[in-house]
Amino acid sequence: MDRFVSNFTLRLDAKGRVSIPASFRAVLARDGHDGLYCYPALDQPAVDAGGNALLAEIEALITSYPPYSDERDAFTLSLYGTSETVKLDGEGRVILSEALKSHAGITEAIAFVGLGHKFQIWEPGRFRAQLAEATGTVRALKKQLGSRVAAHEAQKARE
Amino acid sequence: MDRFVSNFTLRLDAKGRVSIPASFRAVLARDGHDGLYCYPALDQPAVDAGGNALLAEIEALITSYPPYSDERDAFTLSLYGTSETVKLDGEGRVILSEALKSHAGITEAIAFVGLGHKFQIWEPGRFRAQLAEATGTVRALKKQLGSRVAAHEAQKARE
DNA sequence: TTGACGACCATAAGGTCCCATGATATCCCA
DNA sequence: TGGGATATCATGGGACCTTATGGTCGTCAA
Repeated sequence: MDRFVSNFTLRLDAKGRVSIPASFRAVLARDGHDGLYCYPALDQPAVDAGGNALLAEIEALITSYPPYSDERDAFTLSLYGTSETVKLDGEGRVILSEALKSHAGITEAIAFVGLGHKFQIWEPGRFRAQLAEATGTVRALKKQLGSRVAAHEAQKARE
Repeated sequence: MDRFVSNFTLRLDAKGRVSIPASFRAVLARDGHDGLYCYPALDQPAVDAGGNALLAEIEALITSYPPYSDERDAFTLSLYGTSETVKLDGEGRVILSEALKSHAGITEAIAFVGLGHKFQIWEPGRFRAQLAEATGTVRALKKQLGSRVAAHEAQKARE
């Protein structure tokens, strides 16, 4: 498996540690990144996390703007400036910085959510809400899709 | 890790010393530069700092202009002329010159901000403001990017 | 002498490593 | 196919090391 999928909810222990789900660790190991690269998500109360694949994406985004441009500086500051590389301990646990936890509103448990090339870290309650909302959106889109296809079929039948 | 990421806020002690964050020191050590190369940022109230990677960038920028050109002279003067190489003490601390501190408005604490190949030194309050602004810019740019891609996809679908 | 500066030592907090445990999942073999 | 052996996983706790930060002492120069 080379993608982050599924979601897991795990608790923080007394020292503020959380285990990264084993299946996520396997993906990280495969992409050859020890430690976890993470940063606060831009427009969600969550933390984006991943390995080299995510780093490469960020770097591509930044270098798509000309060197020394204001846009590039803004990206560099807000992405590199707020990123962290968190070390895993021998058991595959991490300690998130206060900055990351407070951005996501995390206190005692974490929902890990696989998103393919990266995963997100949510406060479990907020994640459920976000998921419900996303599910609604997807349902609506699927309906649209269905009618569009139906129309297309009808069109073809007419020919 | 081979690049500067994340941000740390550390205090100056009574003698004006600050610890360079350990993870930054590790990057400097890796790029084989003892001492810290720094100069006032051109268009921000901050100090740019780094090792050989930063030096190389500066040199590339300067040599991109023809020798004896006004532009080259200007860059040479304002970059090399204001640069300093600060040395680290046994505990990884530095003492910044008055010139650098006053350019950044630093009095009692410093925000170290990783920007990949270099890092910046800010007065913590100013850094927070700058980060908020940059994050706003990035959000807007990312939205543009999203709609641009969407438009592109729609265009392709129409074909 | 005095004041600035550099080398060295001290310390508390927090991070890291290592080992232990219960629970669950997986495997293997009858 | 069933059921026990084994491996894996999440979680807990203690020992130790690193880090940031403070201070002391000597040295060199003004």
